[in-house]
Amino acid sequence: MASPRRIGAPDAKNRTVLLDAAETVMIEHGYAAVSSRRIAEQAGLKPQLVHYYFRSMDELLFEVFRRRAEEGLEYQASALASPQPLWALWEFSTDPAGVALTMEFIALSRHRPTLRAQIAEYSEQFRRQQADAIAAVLDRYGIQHEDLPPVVASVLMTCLSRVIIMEDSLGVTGGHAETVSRVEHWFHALEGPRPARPG
Amino acid sequence: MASPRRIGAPDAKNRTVLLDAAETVMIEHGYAAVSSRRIAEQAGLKPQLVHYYFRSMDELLFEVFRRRAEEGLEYQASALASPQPLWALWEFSTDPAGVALTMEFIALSRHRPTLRAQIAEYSEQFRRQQADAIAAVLDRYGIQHEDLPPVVASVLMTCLSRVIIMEDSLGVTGGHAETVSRVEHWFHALEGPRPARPG
DNA sequence: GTCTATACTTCGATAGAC
DNA sequence: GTCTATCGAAGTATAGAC
Repeated sequence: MASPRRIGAPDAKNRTVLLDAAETVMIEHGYAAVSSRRIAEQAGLKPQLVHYYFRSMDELLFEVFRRRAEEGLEYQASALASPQPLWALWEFSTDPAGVALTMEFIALSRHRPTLRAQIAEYSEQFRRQQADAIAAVLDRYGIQHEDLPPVVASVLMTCLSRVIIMEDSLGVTGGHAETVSRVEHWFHALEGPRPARPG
Repeated sequence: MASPRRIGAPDAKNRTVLLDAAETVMIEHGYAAVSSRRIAEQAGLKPQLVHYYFRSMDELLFEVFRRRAEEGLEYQASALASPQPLWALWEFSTDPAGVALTMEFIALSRHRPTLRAQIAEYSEQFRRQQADAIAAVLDRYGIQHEDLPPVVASVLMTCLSRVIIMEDSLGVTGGHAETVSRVEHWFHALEGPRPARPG
């Protein structure tokens, strides 16, 4: 057999604690900082426990990704049902922690073949779902698909939010205000003022 | 003194060989793979030489960045002088190796305070130069800045090229063709057909 | 079922040999 | 001026104790 080693139960409490810790470390210090020792320190547990609950670091990283991915697809689906779907999608796309995590996984998967295929598949699914959602929204507002193909709108939103948020976190802001203001002006024209945040 | 250790001459041949090797490793395997041992292997030299020519790994990484940055500013300046400046800028922005390196440095600098300030400063300078170049080009084509502020055009080009190229390298392509075709159609309307590549 | 003691590998960095 | 022998810290992973 490939691995005679015993692995902890998937629903054990400490397993979840370790996944949460890994996510935190990844967001705050990047994928390269996600080591068994660092995760354990963040979680307040022993480093060896990481290897008890996960066969390898790749498996752990993939579990972190899978949790977030499922959550993302669900959230996006619910956005369409909201009264201001474009604002909801934009809010979701520009969440700094979410963008940071996404960028880390993209960077990571460029060099980890095992993760790449799975991350790529999810990304395609996410884009397809988003383009479908946007198509329905544009129909509602009477915008012709020839004027703005939904999938182009989806790509645009993704590109803008990811790069602008990443640059912001770096301290680079040139042109951001002007660009974001144009995007949000368009949302405003279609859906009215930005909804108040629930916090 | 902070470091009594002796450091090799800045113009030594092996120093350049090591910088080239670091760049290659970074593009092909990501910043996390840039270790003294990995660089030395790529360069065909001993690992300890990395520490002879560079005070620390941070210093080496910054040197890799600086070389590329200076080259980038020069190239971009020359693009404005070319007969088809928008195509030239787009060609430059969509170079896969260049995008990969840029994204690695952005990811890296999120967690390396020493590098961050310098990379941020360069990024702002690059954007400013690009916006100025685009402003001159739009003037030439009679496009009002109120219709398309140059800095917005710059941000748009940067966001689209970075994310689309990154996704391509991952194997994610949904919506890319439609989006790129719109951008390039616009270039075509202003500057005629894409110039043949010089290779 | 849960966790620890421990092996082995790779890392950055330095002191000192040529 | 250039390079090597070597150290201590940190990395993944496993076998076996509780």
